[in-house]
Amino acid sequence: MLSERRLEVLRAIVQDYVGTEEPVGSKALTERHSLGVSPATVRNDMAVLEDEGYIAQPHTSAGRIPTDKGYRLFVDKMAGVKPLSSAERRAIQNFLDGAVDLDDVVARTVRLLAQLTRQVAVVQYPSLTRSSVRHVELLALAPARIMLVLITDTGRVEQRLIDCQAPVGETVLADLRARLNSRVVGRRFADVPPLVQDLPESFDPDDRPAVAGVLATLLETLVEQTEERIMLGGAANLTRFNHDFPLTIRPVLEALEEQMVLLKLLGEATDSAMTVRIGHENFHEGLNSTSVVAVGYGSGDEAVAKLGVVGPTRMDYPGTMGAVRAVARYVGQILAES
Amino acid sequence: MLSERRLEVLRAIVQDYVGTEEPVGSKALTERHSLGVSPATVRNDMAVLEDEGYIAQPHTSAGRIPTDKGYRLFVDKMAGVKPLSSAERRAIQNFLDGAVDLDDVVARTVRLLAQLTRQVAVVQYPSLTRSSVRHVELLALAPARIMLVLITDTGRVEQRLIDCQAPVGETVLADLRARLNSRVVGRRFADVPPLVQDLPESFDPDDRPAVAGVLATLLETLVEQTEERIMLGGAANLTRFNHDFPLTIRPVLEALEEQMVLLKLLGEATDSAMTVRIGHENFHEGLNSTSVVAVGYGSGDEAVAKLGVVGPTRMDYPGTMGAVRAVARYVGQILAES
DNA sequence: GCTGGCACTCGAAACGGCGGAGTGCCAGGC
DNA sequence: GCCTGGCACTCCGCCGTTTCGAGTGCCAGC
Repeated sequence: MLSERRLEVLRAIVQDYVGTEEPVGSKALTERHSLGVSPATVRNDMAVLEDEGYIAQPHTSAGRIPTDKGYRLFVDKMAGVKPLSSAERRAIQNFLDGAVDLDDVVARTVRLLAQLTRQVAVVQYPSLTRSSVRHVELLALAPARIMLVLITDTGRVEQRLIDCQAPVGETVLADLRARLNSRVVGRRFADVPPLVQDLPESFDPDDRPAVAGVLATLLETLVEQTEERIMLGGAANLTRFNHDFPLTIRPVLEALEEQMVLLKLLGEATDSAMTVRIGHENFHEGLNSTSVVAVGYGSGDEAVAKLGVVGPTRMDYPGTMGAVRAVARYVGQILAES
Repeated sequence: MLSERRLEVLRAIVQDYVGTEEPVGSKALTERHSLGVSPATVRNDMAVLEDEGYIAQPHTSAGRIPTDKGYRLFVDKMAGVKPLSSAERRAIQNFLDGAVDLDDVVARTVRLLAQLTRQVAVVQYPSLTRSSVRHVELLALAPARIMLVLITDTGRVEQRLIDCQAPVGETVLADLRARLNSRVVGRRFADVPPLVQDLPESFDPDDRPAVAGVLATLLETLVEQTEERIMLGGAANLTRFNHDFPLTIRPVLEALEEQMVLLKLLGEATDSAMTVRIGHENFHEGLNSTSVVAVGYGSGDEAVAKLGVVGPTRMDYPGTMGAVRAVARYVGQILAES
């Protein structure tokens, strides 16, 4: 177990390194923080911290920088979540309040997060799986062509075209629409399949293929959309990264372009606690020198999706965590209202 | 007017520079191209080309690189559009055929373009303004709450919530839905306003406020959506840029994050001819060392939106133009089918 | 267990010399 | 009149050397 002062030294190192982006030495440390001890003592502490793997030196006789393990300790034990100023909070609310639809909410959220944290922001669209059905609409575009529109309680709209072999009467369609809605409106998405299974049987045999087709498309939409969409913004902030540019930034940009990677980044954990993944804790190579701060958000008490930011491991964790948490809360509110 | 051979020299310089990314000298030129003259002659030609502003030297006694004006001449007079190989074309078709909805079409198109050209791809969503109405749907979510869903012939769906002061009967809603659709289905978006202006008058006075509200929202949706959406991909390809990295890439990334800039980039020209904007021809600072190749695409003979790529001025123009044109054509086909 | 002192290490920046690719110009040839 | 080979010159990029300074580890003393 590390002594109180050694933790303090680690904290100072993290803070200074985050600020200056340069390895920090013992002398500089004592000058900028009032630790009450001399550089020599700090050197001894540093030697211990290095032995334990919390800090490292880029090369012999240079200052120290925190390791992933060092950041982890800092985040777990020492870093609070820095609340935003009331001005910032007002700005968030104003900005999000102007949104006209779900797309707009997500787009604004991404820009907001990126601006606030000066990092790359990632926002997942509210998931269909965990949300519930607000309405199902069926439109006859042509005699044998139906459009299915699915509206969720998070304001998301999905549409699908269905080609039927035979024409479908308007009354049949209206009937199906009514029955379908009476069964599924208000239901969680995952609960829908068993509720509609027997629907075709109650229709005239001639119409059953069409009904079955509609149901199949509906269920398919479910499944397809568990593969969720994500919006990303603030890529220009990547240029704030290290100076050894191309090598650092390239793989990050590449990783960020892959939906799958992004989804995994936000984490599969369902709980709404904030997760911080630091450096190598990210499975994905190329994101080894980045950290991800993510949290769930939702209209009610349960998270329907996640959002977060991706930045260098050398980031201002308390500030970033504060911003992420605040934005998530406000987005949740907005969704609940609409 | 430049002699035939001098044009040939310019072409050779452009091609070599695009390939090697290094200033090209007279000796190297004669070795790699059979111009039939000696380096000394080429030097003379180069001096002339430089006087005319088509090429420049980064510093005295280095090779030459093309200027924006040089690229312009190259594109206008010498560069054909290089058709894709049949294998590439088959790949495009296969890839795009798998799309399930409009979002998916756009997303796939962006990835395809980025991969094909190894540059940043930009695809504009089919515009509401220039497309026509396929269906308008009105749903009563609550007694005094209506959802308006607008479906266009390009498969785009927009939805809006409308709060009415008083409850609206289901029959009234059905009536409005029917009349609205009979008037506007199949109409170009720009033609809609006059067609619905007198609708409220034919309803019971009690219902007129609600009807007016619906119409207002519909027309508003029109206007709002002339501010169009855009999708972007392949940002990682920016790392292929120059070696003097951060300075070059930073402003580009920033510019690409602004919807407005992107929209202007694609060009306001309505015609479907391909536009190539080179270096300083782009109004936007920060895009001064990039070129934009854009073209319209659409389901019919008229363009409903644009797509294109952004890359370094030093790009393979014939190849890029070929890829952009081919992708635009296939996307148009896909849209026409759905 | 903390401190001041000291010798040592090593990277970053500054310096200088060298080589080579490229140029401009000129005199001669087709 | 245009092309060509030759020549002197320029200047960037590379490389080895030197210097400088921040930082370290260790030790003896309080």
